Amino acid sequence: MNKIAFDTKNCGTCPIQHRAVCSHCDSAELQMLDSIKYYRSYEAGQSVLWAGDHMEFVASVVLGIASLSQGMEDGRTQMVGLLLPSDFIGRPGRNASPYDVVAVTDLTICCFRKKPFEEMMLKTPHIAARLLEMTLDELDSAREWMLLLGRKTAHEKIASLLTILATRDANLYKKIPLDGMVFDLPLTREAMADYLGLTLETVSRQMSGLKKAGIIQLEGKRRVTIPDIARLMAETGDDMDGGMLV
Amino acid sequence: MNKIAFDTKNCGTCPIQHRAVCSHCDSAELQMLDSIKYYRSYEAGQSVLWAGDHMEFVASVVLGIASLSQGMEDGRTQMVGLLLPSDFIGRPGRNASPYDVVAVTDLTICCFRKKPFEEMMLKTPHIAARLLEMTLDELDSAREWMLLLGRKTAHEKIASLLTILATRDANLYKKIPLDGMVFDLPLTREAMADYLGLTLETVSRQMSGLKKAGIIQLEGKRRVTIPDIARLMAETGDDMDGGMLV
DNA sequence: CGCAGTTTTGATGGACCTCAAAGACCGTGG
DNA sequence: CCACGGTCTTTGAGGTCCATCAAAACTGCG
Repeated sequence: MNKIAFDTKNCGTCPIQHRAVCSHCDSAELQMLDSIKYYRSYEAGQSVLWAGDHMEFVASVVLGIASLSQGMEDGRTQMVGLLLPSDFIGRPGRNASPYDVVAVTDLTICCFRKKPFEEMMLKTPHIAARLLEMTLDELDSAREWMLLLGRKTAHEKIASLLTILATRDANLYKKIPLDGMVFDLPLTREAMADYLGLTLETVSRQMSGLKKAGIIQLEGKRRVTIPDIARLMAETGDDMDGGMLV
Repeated sequence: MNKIAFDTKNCGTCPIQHRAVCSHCDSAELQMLDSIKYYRSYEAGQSVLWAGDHMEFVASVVLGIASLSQGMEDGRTQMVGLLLPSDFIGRPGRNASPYDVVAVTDLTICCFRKKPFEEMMLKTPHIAARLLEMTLDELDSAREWMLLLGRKTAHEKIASLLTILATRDANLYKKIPLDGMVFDLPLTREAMADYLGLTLETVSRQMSGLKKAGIIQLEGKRRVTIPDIARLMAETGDDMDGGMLV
């Protein structure tokens, strides 16, 4: 299902070992975590958790992407987070997920049984400290996204999303963000719309617009080429230099 | 400036002692905090911090309300948080504020010198643990707001904001949210617009609409009466029962 | 009273949503 | 190999909600 292999018996081979919630742990702590952890995999599109579900675990995303969504009764939904490798799922001290969690791509997560994890948190400040760091980063991302949702035009929203996805993809493969970047969209038009607070038709139209303007090239539905990243970034409405957390 | 008085020499008289970042601290820890803290006050409208400013402190809101805002170069701004008494300003390990912080009402904050506060955090898990709790709560609030910004109509946005403000006000004065609630809007129409991702004209029109529909009554610009809170909540688009964090 | 800041109200246009249908892509099975 | 259906995407036409521009009304204050 997932391409990248790693030895689930050995955290030293784990691809997210340096950024996950366990990244500050010493080997004794890792050993304790090891005794309460297990892996789960999901195929693209599968649901990991429904809003209101009881959670018996918290988890780290190891491979793939998951989405966090909130819905209204009438069917409107808003994605409130994209969880990438090393991101954390769940909240210590809470039993039910307030959000729907869905595997956007094929997904592997590293689960920790909740009760013992919470007990460990009290004893090992390393975990709590790292979780605080990660939560503060997520809060910054959420606020960045509030600006996008509240004030950006559809055009700027699409450009912003593409910029983020392209940059992330480049980082993932340790490439320097260069001209002629190529990557595969992990999101359907509908998922993009849910994330951006738009309809899928508007997303499609804006994508076509960017294509016609020569700012992006599309190959099939998913493959995107960005001949000039600066040109795309100029469409985001953002300051050229600063910002762009996430 | 602020009505409620408390003895700044004695944390036992502090109105936010049970909810602030210091709420889990024992008396020895409070004493340490006491040695690195000082108070500041601002009048309504004054700026506390500009985005990019160097911060020599972190702080707790004691009295009044502050706003966190993000701006784009062309002048568009989006409020990304409303800080109420007990809420925390600043981030350990970061030197510059990424947001504008403005006193919405007259405001008093309890500042801790950043360097020693960060050192204390490493030693006293009580502080870090409470800050983690508070940050997770803020993250939930931010995500709730993302749903509002991305998917709610202007009408629903206004109803949601009024519901939240009314409920908070009732809590603050330990009243049970009842029919015939009366409170003063702490926000100008422009601030409401910035928070809701609307223009001030749209805010004004929607307020007039709710008034004409008899769902709210307005006295002067700021005083709001809500004869039937359930009727207002029915306009928010939310599930009647759950949700409504914050 | 007169002035500045805030709020309300009006008129207009445009960005985006809604409804609708056709087209592209992909796996399955004949 | 191609036909077929299902899913995802594109494109079109029309309508609506909200932003924009503009001006008047209200509030508080010297």
